[in-house]
This record gives sequence, structure tokens and C-alpha cells, in this order.
Amino acid sequence: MPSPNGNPIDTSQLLKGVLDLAVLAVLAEHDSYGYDVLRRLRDSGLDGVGDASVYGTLRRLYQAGALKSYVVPSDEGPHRKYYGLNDRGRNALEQSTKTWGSFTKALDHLLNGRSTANAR
Amino acid sequence: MPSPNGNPIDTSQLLKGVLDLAVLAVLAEHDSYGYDVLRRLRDSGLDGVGDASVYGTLRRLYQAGALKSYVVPSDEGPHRKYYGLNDRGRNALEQSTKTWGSFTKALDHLLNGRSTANAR
DNA sequence: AACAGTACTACGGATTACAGACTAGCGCAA
DNA sequence: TTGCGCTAGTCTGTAATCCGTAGTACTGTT
Repeated sequence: MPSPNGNPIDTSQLLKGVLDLAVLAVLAEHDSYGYDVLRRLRDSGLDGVGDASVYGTLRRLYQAGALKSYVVPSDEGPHRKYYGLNDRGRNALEQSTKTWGSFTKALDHLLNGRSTANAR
Repeated sequence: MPSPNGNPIDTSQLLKGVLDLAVLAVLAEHDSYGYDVLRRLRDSGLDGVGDASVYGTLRRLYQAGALKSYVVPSDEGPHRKYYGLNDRGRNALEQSTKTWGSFTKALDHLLNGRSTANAR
């Protein structure tokens, strides 16, 4: 049930589809493992991201063939499963970035659209 | 299963949570009915939006108390169900716009991330 | 042993897409 | 005039997708 309050949009819904892009972007800098991806995501301002969401995304991306992965047995804890972009992943990142660009442009057009001079 | 091809993000997923915002923005200009909202959304660049999605969103928003609605019997077809923002809707629009703003900012930060002064 | 870092799984919630049904005027042919 | 299809407009059910919460398990360090 919706809160009896105002009902602004939920950040979790905004993440839909964007988490892929975010994860790809993070991995574009350098290979990394789930826990670290999560941390970097949160550092960048994406607060409410759950760890399972990241692991899920990583796996989905991997199964889609956009990532390579290799396990690094660590000497300071359990093994770390590193992920990195491959060609397809790099391609997907580029594509998705474009899609995201035009999408936000359309939204901005709607939000600030033709009402620049409008005293309500 | 995903296409054996590259698997860029899907526009439909991007819409999640944003459709609310888009619909609110459209209604902020002036009251309107589903079919027209759909048309205006598409005109603004949001292509793949389905009509049922718009109707659904309209109803959700209405049941959340963000919209008022009234039926106008038309002389050129079936009746038109108009929707318009009320106070709560206006409030939600403002809130959501802010959320959207910081969200895109975070994303952009990630995408262009390693810009000036990443030497740390 | 307790704790923190790390990985994974299962279930549930929210939202959009697709397809189909239904309503109401209008124009045209028989 | 009646019948039929076309268009504008609305609504509903089901499928598919994705994120969040919670719970589990493993491994070094203190």
C-alpha cells in the first residue's frame, strides 16, 4: 500500500536497467570484484544499492557474455572473484551510454520543456 | 534468453520509475487524457512507451492521490478521461524531479568519472 | 570464539510490455 | 435505413524483468 503521504518516485525503481550501466562503467576503469564494485558505486553517490543487486547484475552481465571473470585466491580472506570487461562488454557500455544520453535528454526536454516563460 | 549479440541495456527497463515522472511532467503543462499523454510522451522522444503502461501509470498515480480526474463526454468518439495534477501531485513532481537530478548527477559522475585529478 | 570481508541463493515487490476486449461515433455500401 | 468496418479511446490480465531483503556460508585476523 502506498504511504498516505506524498508518493515520490523510488530510487530503487530508477536503478532498473541503470545498474548494468553503472557496473559496466565501474569495471571500465579496472577489473574488480563484487564487494569492491559495491563500495565504489556507493562512493559515487548511488546510495541504496544492495549487495545482492550487484552480485546479480555481475552474474547477469557475465552470462550475457559481457564480462570475463577469474578467481584470485587471496591471502587475506576468502577468494575474490574478479570481473572485467571484454570486447562485448566494452561495446555494451558504449551503446548503453548512448541510450542513457538520449534518454536523459528526452526527460530533460520534458521537464524543462517549453515552459521556460510561464507564470503559473 | 538474451540475443547472442551484444546485450545493451533495454529502454523498457530505463523507463521503470521514470514513467511516473514523465507523466507528471506532461500533466503539469495542462490536464490531459491517456491517449494524448501517450502521444506527447512519444513526441518528446520516449519512443517505446506502450499505451497500457501509460494507463497503468495514470491509474497508479490517481490511486496514490496525486491526480484528480474527470470524464468529458466527447462528440467525436467515446468519452475522454481527463487527469490533472492536484497539490500532492505537484509536490510529487517537484520531489521526483530533484531525485532524478541527483541520480543523473551520480551517474554522470560515474560515466565521466576519472576526469580531473584522479591521481590519488 | 567473535568479527569483518566476501560470495551466493531464494523469495517477494514493483513496474512495464504485449495482447485482447470493449465502447462510441462516423462514413459508406446495399 | 441497416449493417459493417474504421478510428479514437479506455481497461484488464498475464508474462517478463529487475532490484531489495534476508539468510547462509566460508576464511583469515584479533
